[in-house]
Amino acid sequence: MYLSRFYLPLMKETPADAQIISHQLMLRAGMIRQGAAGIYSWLPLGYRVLKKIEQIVREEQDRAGAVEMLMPTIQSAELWRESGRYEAYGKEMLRITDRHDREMLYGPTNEELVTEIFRAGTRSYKDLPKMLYHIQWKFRDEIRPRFGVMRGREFLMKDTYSFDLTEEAARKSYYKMFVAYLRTFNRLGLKSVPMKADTGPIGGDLSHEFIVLAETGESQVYCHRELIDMAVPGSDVDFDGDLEPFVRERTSLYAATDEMYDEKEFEKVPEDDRITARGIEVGHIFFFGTKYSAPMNCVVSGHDGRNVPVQMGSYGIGVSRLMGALIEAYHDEDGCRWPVPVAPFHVGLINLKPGDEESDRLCREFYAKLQGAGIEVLYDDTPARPGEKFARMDLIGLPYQMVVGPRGLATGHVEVKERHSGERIELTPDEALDHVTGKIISALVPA
RNA sequence: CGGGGCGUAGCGCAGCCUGGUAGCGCAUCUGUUUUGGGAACAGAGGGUCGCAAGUUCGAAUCUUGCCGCCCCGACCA
Repeated sequence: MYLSRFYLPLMKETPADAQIISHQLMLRAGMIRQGAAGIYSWLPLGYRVLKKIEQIVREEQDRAGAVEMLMPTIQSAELWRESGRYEAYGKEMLRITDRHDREMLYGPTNEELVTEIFRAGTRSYKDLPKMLYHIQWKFRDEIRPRFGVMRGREFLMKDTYSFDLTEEAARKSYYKMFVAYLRTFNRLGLKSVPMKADTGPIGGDLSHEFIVLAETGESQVYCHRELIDMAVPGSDVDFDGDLEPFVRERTSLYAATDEMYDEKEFEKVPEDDRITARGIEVGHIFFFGTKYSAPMNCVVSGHDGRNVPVQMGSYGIGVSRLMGALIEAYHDEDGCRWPVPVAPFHVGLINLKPGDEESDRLCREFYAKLQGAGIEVLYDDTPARPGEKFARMDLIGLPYQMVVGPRGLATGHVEVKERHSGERIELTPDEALDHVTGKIISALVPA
């Protein structure tokens, strides 16, 4: 992409409304624009990141055996009356009336709808287990939206629903999602810690929040130090095999958010290993048994021919919120520092002097070769001054910058800057190309 | 929903108390000089002062109502 064609409205000054770094940088780097409280447009740069996050989430869901579908944003109130949640949900649910005075709602979640879909198409235990998911916009009319996309009213969420015959089988589905989540956040470049969450009236041990540690997190969290750098299952993990060891490894050490915090239990952790921090909830997995299947009559014939309600669980990832979490985790005073897998472009190619024949020629050559290697390039071909170009590229935070200009070319060199470390090296054009290509390609292969 | 704050040019703000027909910095446009980490000079364009009503000869400024946004709290499968 040529910068001269791209739409990238940057701001030098920080808008007064934005309180936290991720919100400030998303506005300054031209990634989002607020439409109303907690509602944002995704501008081209931000949308590219959102799609990358979404795609990684999708790949890991598919790997775990979940099946993608798409349910609508608008739902009928009728279904929610079946489950009893239409009244229970309260004002957080945005209620809409259509021209025929039918009661509708903008979905805050999809348990009812997916249960209806599943009951309509499933008769026998032989059709189980199944996991269905979709990635769709949700709306929750939060009393007070804040922190930009971290706590918006409209947000993009991946939600998976599992259907099993027995609680024991449901546990296996739960473990699949547990492992998929570890892999997903790891691929995004985030260190996540699963923490015990409130299971509500169902009870049991099957609810976890996945927390990314960050100073600006909304929840106070407590955990054992070893959880933070624990290696995640590799891409060769067998989702049909026994996943319990992975789960046990992660859940045997203490980790809890504020609401589940137990001081006495935490004090059993050796003092040096106790970590008290702030965290951002990026995922939540939950087993809820027959909470919806029973009232909504989502049943299958069991081995004995009798109908039994299916055992269900739901598993959410806040896709749009993750973007905020990523910036909170990866930024410095100059701007964003995107990890390669989610970067809006991989390389920022800076032509310091458009119009200079040799600079133009080499930039065009770099651009073609990088694109040919499957690398996404944002080529700054604008006539702006060098200082502005550098500052701009630092702000939007592409992982690598290649700087081409007459001064370097006089000695046959170009500069390569790694945004994350800030390291700058002088290389010949061929070396620079190999260096950058190699780094990016290897960073794109999922572990 | 309770408490607080704010709404003046694309962004950041001053002016309001003490009414007199709108200003600063950045950004934008033109020209000249510059040119490797957010240039300098000269000039230019851009605002129904959130909306409505009221007071007044006259309202960005005073009064009332409404709308919107932000912060703290409560809330957050």
